[in-house]
Amino acid sequence: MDTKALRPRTRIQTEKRELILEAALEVFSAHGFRGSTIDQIAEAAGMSKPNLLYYFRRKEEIHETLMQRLLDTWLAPLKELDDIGDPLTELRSYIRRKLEMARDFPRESRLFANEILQGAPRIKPMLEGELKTLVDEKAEVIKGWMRAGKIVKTDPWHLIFSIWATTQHYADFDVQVRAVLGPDRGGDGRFEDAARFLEQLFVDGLKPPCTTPRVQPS
Amino acid sequence: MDTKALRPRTRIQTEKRELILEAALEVFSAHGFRGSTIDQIAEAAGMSKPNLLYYFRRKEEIHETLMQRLLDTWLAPLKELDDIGDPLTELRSYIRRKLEMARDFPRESRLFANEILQGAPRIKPMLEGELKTLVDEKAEVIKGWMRAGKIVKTDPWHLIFSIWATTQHYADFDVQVRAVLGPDRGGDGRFEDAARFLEQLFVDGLKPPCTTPRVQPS
DNA sequence: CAAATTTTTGACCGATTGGACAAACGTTAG
DNA sequence: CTAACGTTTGTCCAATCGGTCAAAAATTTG
Repeated sequence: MDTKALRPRTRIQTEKRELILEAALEVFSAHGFRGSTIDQIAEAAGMSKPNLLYYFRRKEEIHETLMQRLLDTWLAPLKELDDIGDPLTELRSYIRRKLEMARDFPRESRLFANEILQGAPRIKPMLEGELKTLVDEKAEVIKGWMRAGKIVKTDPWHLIFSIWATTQHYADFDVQVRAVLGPDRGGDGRFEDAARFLEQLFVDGLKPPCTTPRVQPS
Repeated sequence: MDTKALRPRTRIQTEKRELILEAALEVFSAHGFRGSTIDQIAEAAGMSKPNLLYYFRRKEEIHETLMQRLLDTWLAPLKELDDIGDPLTELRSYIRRKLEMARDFPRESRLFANEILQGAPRIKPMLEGELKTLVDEKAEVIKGWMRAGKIVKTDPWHLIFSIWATTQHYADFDVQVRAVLGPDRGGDGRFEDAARFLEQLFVDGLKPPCTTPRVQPS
């Protein structure tokens, strides 16, 4: 009748589960699901494999739990994108929030990227449901801005994709970015450079400022 | 004295190696290196595991070969970025070439993404050497355009990153793109939409055309 | 054709994997 | 203190992994 599932969580259970999830995030994000072993996660969490399996019965259960939590955090910035306030300011701060997440939660970004790269076998329904709904909704907001002439007319879906791509790139392709830019000389100058660039890209584009070409030569 | 390595390739060897590499690309790009098994690759190539291991002695040898070939193809578009011709046209066609590659060689893109995501354990030297040199060189070209006032002044490295990120996104995050945009209604309208958007993004930015804000109110 | 060589296969191996289990150990409430 | 419950561990298992090997089969060469 009353199964284990119905019983409330113990203090130790809550703590240890959290410990395991933290360790699993570290391992999964670095090696992918199949590339990670329970032993690795257990060691990172400072416990034995059977002990870990006492808290999560299957490897997939850890991954699932991690994934569910991730999606909320991950979509939060987009949810905040609001109709009130200046559109360009709103987009600018959305880009900045996403970039901050790439800086502060690179493991989460990579965990997500790993899942998508392999065809999202475990979260495809969520993408087609929850995610699509949210994006469609926000695309409508952006369309409104375009109709009002507040920003240039373009495809809002691809705009969102390009914001995702450019910001998450700094987390997912971190190794490549570091390799190309060379050793970074302290501080988060790297981050500020990226922020400045992306702001300019999305707001100004590459075309030279209107001044020069506007002045007709004689 | 004369080892196997010195002997020239047989006809069958050439053919079968090609067959294996094609199968391995399929499997590796879908499941990553550790997520793929020799058995899977062998089956995809239509041969037995020991037979496959007759042509490639180790799993890593297949991956290495694949990776070496990939890098040439992958960097070709950037190498073509040339100092001659109009800068904006040059950048536009670079973006288009990269987008075409994401469409025509998505497996290659994912294979590369997988490798980078996991910290590029097998190609880090190549990133810090060959790739960095090439990017630095092209960044200098772009800087020249900026100094000449042909395009707006910005960080050329981050510009290149953002082109990589946005274009490869359509291959690497294909599942997500499809999920959000819904079932695509035939043709490569999807591709053309992305191409149009990226061109607009990189060339025009989001700011509304200069007309309106230029007119100082009162 | 026959010998030499290349290709293919089935059987096998040790290592690693995810996971089961019962026994030992801790903790806590009555 | 003790009984009940929660936690931890060592041992074990079957499946799968990358890879070997010798022998059979196919092919090439003279």
